[in-house]
Amino acid sequence: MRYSREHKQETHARIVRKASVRLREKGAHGIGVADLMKEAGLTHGGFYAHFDSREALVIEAFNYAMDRSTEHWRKLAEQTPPEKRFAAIVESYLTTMHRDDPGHGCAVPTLGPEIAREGAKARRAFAARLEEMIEMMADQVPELPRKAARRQAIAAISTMAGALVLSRIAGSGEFSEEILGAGREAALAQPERPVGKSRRGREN
Amino acid sequence: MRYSREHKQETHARIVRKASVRLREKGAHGIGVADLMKEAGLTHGGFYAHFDSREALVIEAFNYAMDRSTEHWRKLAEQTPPEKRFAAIVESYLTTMHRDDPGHGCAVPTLGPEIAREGAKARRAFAARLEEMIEMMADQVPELPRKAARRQAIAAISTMAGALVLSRIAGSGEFSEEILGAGREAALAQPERPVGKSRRGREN
DNA sequence: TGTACATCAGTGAACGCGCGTTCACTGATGTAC
DNA sequence: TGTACATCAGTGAACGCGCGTTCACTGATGTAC
Repeated sequence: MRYSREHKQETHARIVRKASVRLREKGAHGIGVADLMKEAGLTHGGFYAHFDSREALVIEAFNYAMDRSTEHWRKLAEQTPPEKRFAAIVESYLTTMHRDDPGHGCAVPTLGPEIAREGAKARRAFAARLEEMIEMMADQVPELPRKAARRQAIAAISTMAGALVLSRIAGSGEFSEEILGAGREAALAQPERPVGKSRRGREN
Repeated sequence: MRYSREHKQETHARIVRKASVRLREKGAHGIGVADLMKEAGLTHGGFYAHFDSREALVIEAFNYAMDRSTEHWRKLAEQTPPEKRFAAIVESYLTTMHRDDPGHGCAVPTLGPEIAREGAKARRAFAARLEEMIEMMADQVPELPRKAARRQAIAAISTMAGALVLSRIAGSGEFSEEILGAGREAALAQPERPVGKSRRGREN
């Protein structure tokens, strides 16, 4: 082979890494193959030596971003006292910094809906990454039974992702801050009777 | 004028209405002008008699969908006893039916991120619709001070929209149901000390 | 070790299709008289 | 009331650009001998 054994994989990884940032910034349809390759310091012609199609790159880039987020949270948890880990993740997520830098942030609030429209096969891969993210988050609630911990993790991730989308729609003013604050509060609130019955239908 | 006074407005409204459904289904970039016009029983050539650009239609369609959601919730609230209204909205939102019919559902979990990438001017219009939706939801928590009611409304909408996105990524199996259930539970849980201090930083 | 050859990641021109947009035209209906 | 004219929502062909994809070629490096 012309280049050292790992050269191609490194290039491939670089394309995915750079594309992952730009796709989170511009959306799954917001940037073309030529520009994505330029990001990686290459020309568009070589693209198909690495990917079957543009869509295949989008899928890889999304998966990469999800892995990075989960990994980032895991590291954040490691350097935080156990009882504060869940809160640390929530609070690092619902910040103006994350809101204003979608390219390096969570892929769910930037690519989630577009990803949800993919075919069944790709969606199964996404669901697996999502599952990992949820498991990671549930690990930060060790005092609850697993099922309840998962429920809290899912609720928190839903609230976090949703609030980030809303705060981005709201822009950068007071309204946007109000959304981030309400999201933090809700994601951090834990059920008072964590092992109790479901509260569906409970009166307000 | 060739047609009766309201004819053009009716056609315009029909295009927006039909486009709103298809755009929620396929995404803001997922369907072309010609197909959108065909949905309304027209050919593509007439498009620019109604809209300055494709983007202008996307914006109108999103706003229309937001109005419809808010209106739908308001009606749902009207025919529900006051103390159950908030729960009725949450429970009608986080259903498999809503998950499986994005075209007639809330625009936030289908178009939210794409909308958040629009220019400042368009985003201000979206933020206004979002504000209306939040106000409507906050109206269903009359027993709380306004600020706390808004906080709860924002948290619920964030959780609802986020959980719907996640459940769509998860597909239609058990995992997806788990997400919907966790979302319902979290959106319905209200803070135990609603008038109390913020819980930011609270330990788990 | 040095030389000839093979490989293949990457280049850049080209293709072709789809899509947003434009435009000359149509024809049904409203208006003027 | 009837007739001629004006209007303009809607038609469909055409344009042109961008973008995903293909392909013949390059040239640096690995391998064989």
